[in-house]
Amino acid sequence: MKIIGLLDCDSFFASCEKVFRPDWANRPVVVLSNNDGCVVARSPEAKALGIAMGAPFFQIRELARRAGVVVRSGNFALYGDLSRRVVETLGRWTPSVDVYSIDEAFLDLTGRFCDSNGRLRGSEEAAENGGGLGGWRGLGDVSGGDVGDLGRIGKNGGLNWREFCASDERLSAETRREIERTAEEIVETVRRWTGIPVSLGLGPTRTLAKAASRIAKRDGAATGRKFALLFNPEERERELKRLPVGDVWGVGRRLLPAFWRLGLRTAFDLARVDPIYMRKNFSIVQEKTVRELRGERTFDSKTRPEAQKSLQISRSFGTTVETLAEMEEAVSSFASTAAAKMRARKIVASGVYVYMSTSGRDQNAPRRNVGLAVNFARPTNSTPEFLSAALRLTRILFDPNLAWRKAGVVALETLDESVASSRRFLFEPDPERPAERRERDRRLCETLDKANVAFGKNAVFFASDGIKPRWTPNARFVSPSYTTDWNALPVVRAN
DNA sequence: TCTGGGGTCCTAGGACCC
DNA sequence: TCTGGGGTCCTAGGACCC
Repeated sequence: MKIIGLLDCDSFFASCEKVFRPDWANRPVVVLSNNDGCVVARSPEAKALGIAMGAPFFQIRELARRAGVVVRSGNFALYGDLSRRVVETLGRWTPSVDVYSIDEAFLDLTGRFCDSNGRLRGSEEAAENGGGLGGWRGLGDVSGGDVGDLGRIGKNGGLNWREFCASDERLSAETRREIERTAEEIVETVRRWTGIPVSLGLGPTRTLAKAASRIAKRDGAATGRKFALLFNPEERERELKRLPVGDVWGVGRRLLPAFWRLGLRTAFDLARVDPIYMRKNFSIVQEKTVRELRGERTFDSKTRPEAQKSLQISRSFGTTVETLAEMEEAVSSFASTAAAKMRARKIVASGVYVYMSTSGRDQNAPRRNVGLAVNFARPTNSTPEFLSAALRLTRILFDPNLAWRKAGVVALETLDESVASSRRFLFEPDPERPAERRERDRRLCETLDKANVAFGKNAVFFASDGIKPRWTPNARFVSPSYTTDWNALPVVRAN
């Protein structure tokens, strides 16, 4: 059995905003998406006011004002840096940290609890302790009674406990206590070192670790215990019965109604469904979810992370864009950003896709959503080449009779620079970009990147990006970039 | 006139995640 | 007046091949 942890930062963006403002410690704080559009993070105090995730800002503005809510525009440079600090801290407990998103990471802690043979210390096989059914007495209910005939979904009919519980292995009481001590230490250390409050869920699979972290968040506020374990069968049954099926990782808003129609209300109900039935009636993804809930690992950490396949930069405009010149500036700056990001990640793109759209919510104005792609003669991450292709597409797509609200640039079929250069011979020579021109472009980009590191973001840029664009997204409540901008360093004054 | 079985590749659309 | 942005994976169906 593996010991998998999922560490999840509490109300991450809102917590980041509080780190450098201790005076906001107990105040409601919300963070807005780009363009100050809607709420993407809420501190616990803001949640208590009933402010919903994703709520449009203009709808809650009045409530926020009355209740004294601190409103912030998204400051993603700050959040990215604090996220990095959290992940770095986690390295103290295991080298196996798999960053899942800006505010979540999976940890494989198995090694800390193994003996020299690589087996969990003090673990017991159920078969060796008298059948091991003692802790699983509740299973008498499974094939009927309180949960109806769920166990018969799928041709295999009712489940026996062995099928439900993929592993007979149990943690010894001693190992369990050790895991709890470690969990507490991780949560406490991350909070002290980074200022970010976190919750930690632990279980034998990623899906169970995720479920455990939901439970830790749900109960943490009341109990003060910021971690939860889902290992032994009896605690899995008890806790999964208390977890709504919609809270399971992989069950979204479209799947939920279908699951309800099947009578699946809780994570426990889902765990009891025949996996083959799930594959036939849904897909392999849902089959895996069921297996994971049973303790069988199907979502594995990748030893070598897959290469990223695409990269996109898009923004909603702070105002409508109605002239080609402005649209060119917007697309140009997105393309510049995308190319610079690719260079930073050492990837190249095989093509570029440009799209633009109107509001889509205005009943009276025409709705339009257009996009177009083009392939490069050979994969590239050079800004001049990216720019000229993106601008060509923009001129084809743009319609001056519409009020555009959003645009984006996507780098298509990205691959590692090293992979691309090893496949060089596969590509035709590009008559428009002979070798000497490509070399000149490469040196230009290198210089550009160096200057922008040394003198700050956008210290040097292409004129086509525009100098003072009208369309820049709204960001009216932005906090200082305390940790990524020398000019924004917090100052401590002694009296 | 009859019309199998197996495979690949591509795309659009749908679902999920945070 | 005002409603993010950035990703991944899977499936079905069509075109095409032998």
